[in-house]
Amino acid sequence: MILIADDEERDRSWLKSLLNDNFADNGPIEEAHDGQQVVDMALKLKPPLIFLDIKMPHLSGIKAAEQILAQLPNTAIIMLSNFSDEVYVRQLWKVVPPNGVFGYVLKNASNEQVVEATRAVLSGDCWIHPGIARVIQRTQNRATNLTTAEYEALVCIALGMTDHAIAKRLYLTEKAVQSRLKSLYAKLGIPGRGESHDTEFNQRCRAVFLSTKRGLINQSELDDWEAKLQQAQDARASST
Amino acid sequence: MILIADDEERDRSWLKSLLNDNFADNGPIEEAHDGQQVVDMALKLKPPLIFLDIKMPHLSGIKAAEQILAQLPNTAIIMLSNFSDEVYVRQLWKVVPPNGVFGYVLKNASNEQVVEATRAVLSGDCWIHPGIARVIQRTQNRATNLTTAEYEALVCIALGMTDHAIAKRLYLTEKAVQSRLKSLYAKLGIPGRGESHDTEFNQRCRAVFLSTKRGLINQSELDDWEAKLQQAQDARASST
DNA sequence: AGCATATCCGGGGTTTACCCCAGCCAATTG
DNA sequence: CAATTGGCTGGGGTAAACCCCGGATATGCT
Repeated sequence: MILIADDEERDRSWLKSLLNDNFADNGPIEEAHDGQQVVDMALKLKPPLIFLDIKMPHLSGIKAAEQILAQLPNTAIIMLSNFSDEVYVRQLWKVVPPNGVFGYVLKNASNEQVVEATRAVLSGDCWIHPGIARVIQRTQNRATNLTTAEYEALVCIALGMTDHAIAKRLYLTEKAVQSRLKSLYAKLGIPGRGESHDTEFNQRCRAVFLSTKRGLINQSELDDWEAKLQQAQDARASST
Repeated sequence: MILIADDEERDRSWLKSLLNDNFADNGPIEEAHDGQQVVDMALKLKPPLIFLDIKMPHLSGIKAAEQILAQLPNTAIIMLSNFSDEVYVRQLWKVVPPNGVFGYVLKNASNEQVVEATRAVLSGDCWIHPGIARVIQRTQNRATNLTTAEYEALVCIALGMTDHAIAKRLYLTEKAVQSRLKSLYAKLGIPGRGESHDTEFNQRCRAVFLSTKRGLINQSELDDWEAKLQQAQDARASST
């Protein structure tokens, strides 16, 4: 049995027919259309292989994978993503058990690539989309990989917070925030004020731009963070 | 005859079979897979209806539409887009002739919606995706609609440029730039420093965040702008 | 003509973001 | 055990980003 989860009807039927054509002997194909549903179905049906779309209502593919793997660590997971966002590769890395089997394919992959990935995962190998390999390389690179401290700061400035607001939120000094930002800028390769006169940048905005471009952050992730921020503020307001 | 243009093979075949099932009497369906090709084919074949994906290599769907409509203003165009980005609606508005016929459908539309849109456009009506109507409302709203001046400034800060760099690039004073930014912030509803103490924002980054959220700008548009910027700098460097 | 709007420009101010430098502490690593 | 690295703290500075104000120009609408 193979379980597939995607909120888009079109992608679901595309994948289903593709799997039916190539993996008919792996039993029936079950469908879920959001993150919560796929978790429920997975725990009940215990399928050996699950396709998960990253962007789904209620529960993202990553979080769904986390919950499923917590109960059934031997489940093979193939993630489907629209973009080569570094955030997701980052998050997936934490969720998948060290020797777990998983695949990561972009939605613009060819049918052949999806079949190839499925075949690989079913026989116990990992398959990662060509475009992503580069990203993973960077994820493991010491010099450019962001620490969680830097990542937190990055998200905050992307949301438009001031140093002062960030400090208050993360329980830090403004100096500490600036320290984080400084190393962030360095890792992103943004020139400072002193060096190079023709490339004048507002490092703050430039950092947001480059990070978005590289897929370190993206809008839907930021929306999540902003929602959390809002909740925290509401809680603080109601307690006073 | 119907001409469809999309760089993704999957979307192309999906649309083709959908049209074949529902509009068989409209003649054969021709396919193009990038912006330049669809312009060439359109000028040669003069199809009454063209489907255009917005995101295509070489030439965006909008620009392709512009070139086609310049020669064949009576062509009906249906745009296909992944997002409800305001930028695109904005640009499409300028390109389509006042009484031209066009449709705008998002790629997550149901098959029924696409059929409906096609039917409408073929009979001379415009069809706009439900989610977009709201965006168009805003595009025409005086109070929140950005002027081109403000939009230019917005793009520049999103790219991470300083006031000084923007001024140099747009041949303005720094004061003029700040003036543009000030009205931009006002239209985006970003509070200034004086008012409201618990909402402390770096207006610059906040503007970028909100604009991206609302679809006023997006990454691929910014990448285009940055490429232009780079060209201008190269030209300046080689002339000195 | 009168009015509104958008845009640009100027002076003169405050606050914030970034800069350099140095030191401390904790955890990791050879 | 050193040695290194990542992170926080501090002092003291410069320049960029934002603030309020008034004034000039052009454009379009009634």
